[in-house]
Formats: sequence, C-alpha cells, structure tokens
Amino acid sequence: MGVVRKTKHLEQVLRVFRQSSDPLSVRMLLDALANEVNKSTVYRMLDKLEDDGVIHSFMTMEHIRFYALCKGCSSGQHVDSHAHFQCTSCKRVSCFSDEIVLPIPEKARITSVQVLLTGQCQSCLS
Amino acid sequence: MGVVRKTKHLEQVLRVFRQSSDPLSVRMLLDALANEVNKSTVYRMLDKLEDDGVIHSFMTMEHIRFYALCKGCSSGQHVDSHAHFQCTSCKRVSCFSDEIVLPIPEKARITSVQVLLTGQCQSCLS
DNA sequence: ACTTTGTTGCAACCCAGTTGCATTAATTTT
DNA sequence: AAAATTAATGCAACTGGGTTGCAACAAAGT
Repeated sequence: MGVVRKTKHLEQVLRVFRQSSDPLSVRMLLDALANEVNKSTVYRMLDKLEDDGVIHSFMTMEHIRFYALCKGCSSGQHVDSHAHFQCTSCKRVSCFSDEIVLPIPEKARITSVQVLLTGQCQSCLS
Repeated sequence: MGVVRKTKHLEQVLRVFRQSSDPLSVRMLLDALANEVNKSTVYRMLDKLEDDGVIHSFMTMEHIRFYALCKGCSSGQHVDSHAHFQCTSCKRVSCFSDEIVLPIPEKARITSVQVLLTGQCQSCLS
C-alpha cells in the first residue's frame, strides 16, 4: 500500500537516514530515535518505505537486515545496485558508491540484485 | 578448528548435499535427515564445514541462511563467487553456474563476495 | 581394552522480526 | 470547525532461526 500519511515519526526516521552515511539496522534506528518510537512501528514504516522505493534493504551474514536510502529506485523495481560491505572486525556496514554491472542470466526475470562484500575495512587493517 | 572426526552424521549431511542440486537451509537438511539429527548438531557441523571451505553460506532476504557445497574454496578464503538466486514466487533457491567477476574496491581487504539475485524463475513465469 | 577428546542431544535461551487488537491521530467529508 | 473515516501507533504476546552450557556418548590413538 505504501506510505500515505505524513506523520511525525516518519519525518524523524527519514531525518535519521539522511544524517547517516551508512546503512542502518532497526536496532540502530531505535537507538537514534531514543526508543521514542515502538519497534513494530519502525518495522512497518520501513516495509512501506521499501515498497515505495524510498529505501532498500539487505541481509548481512550476521542475520540482521540493514536499510539505506535509495537513489533512483522506484516502487516495484530496485535498480540501485551498488555493493554493500561489512567489516568482519568492527562490524560496520557501508555502501560502495560504484554501480555494479552484472551479467544477468536470461533464465529468470531478475528484479533485485544484492552484493555483499565482507572483509576488513581500511581502519581495521592499519 | 574444523572437522576432525568422520561421524555417521557427517557422512549423512554430506550425502544430502551431494544429492541436492540446490543450496539447502537447516530446515531442509533436518527434513531430509528425517529429524534423526539434532538441530544444534547440524548447525555445529555446518559451521565447521564452512570453516574448512567445504561449504559456503549466504542469507536470503527472508532471513534464512542457505548452505551449498563449494568448488575450489579453501579454509579462510572463499573464492567460489557465483551468484545465488531465489524465486519470489516459489521461494526456491539455486546457484548460477557462471563465475561473477566484480571490480573489488581497493579500500578494503575483501575475503568473501556474495551475490543474491531475486525475481521470478522460468517455471513461475510461464 | 583404556584413555583422550571431539561430537551429540537436550533444554533452555537469545534476539530479529511479526501479529492481533484496541487506541490515537492524520485526512476527508459535511 | 466539528464529525466521520481510516491509516498509523503502542503494546504484549508470539514465531522461528540460531546459540549455549552441560552431561552423555563415541571416534581415534596408545
């Protein structure tokens, strides 16, 4: 159904995303909102925002879904296919800016592409 | 530490993998083993097999980890980076055979690459 | 056969995410 | 502007994938 009402909470959540350079988990969002918003509410908002192509999400290997603002996606088809990265040491999650171009197999109608790289980030290496 | 003993259960699990053309979840493994093996045991075996580079794993968008036999991986570094696919209709998970070559950013030491495509498979399309 | 030590089952637990329902609040209608 | 409509919210209980501590068991070495 998507987002249909401009609520105070929605504005707050979007502001948190805009102020963050990295993708966020629900835990991180709740913390940023100082637990003033119920977690069910947050999950439901995120679902709708993803339906609307405002944000996209992906799973890390640690079983946690992360969300980030989309650039150029629309409802139904997520075309914004950059890679995501998680550092195995500091656990931080980030987006790589470069667009990923993959040879998509003809065998299926692909509607989303997710690339997750894991390893050690620059600051954990040094 | 990795796998060090050849147990009956280990043989069974490996046989299930060899007989399956698709990646498997723990649920599917337990079903295939007719629940004769405890789920903790299965999780622990899978952890060790992954440590040893015998299998690799990845998360689907539905929050479930899938496991599949590796080809050419070794402990420590998973180089076997083909794409995985999940059909949004029938939920089936499969591997694409083509190797994925990605432009890996210099900014980090990447040790694993995961590509998850979602969409509709051929049989669900027709 | 005996000892050592990795493996297993069990039960309880953790935590991300979901759900039903009554309440609240954003929009629309009058 | 007040009333009516209906989406959004909070709460508490729940689901299910995955983990853990520990006692019992079994594979491998001597």
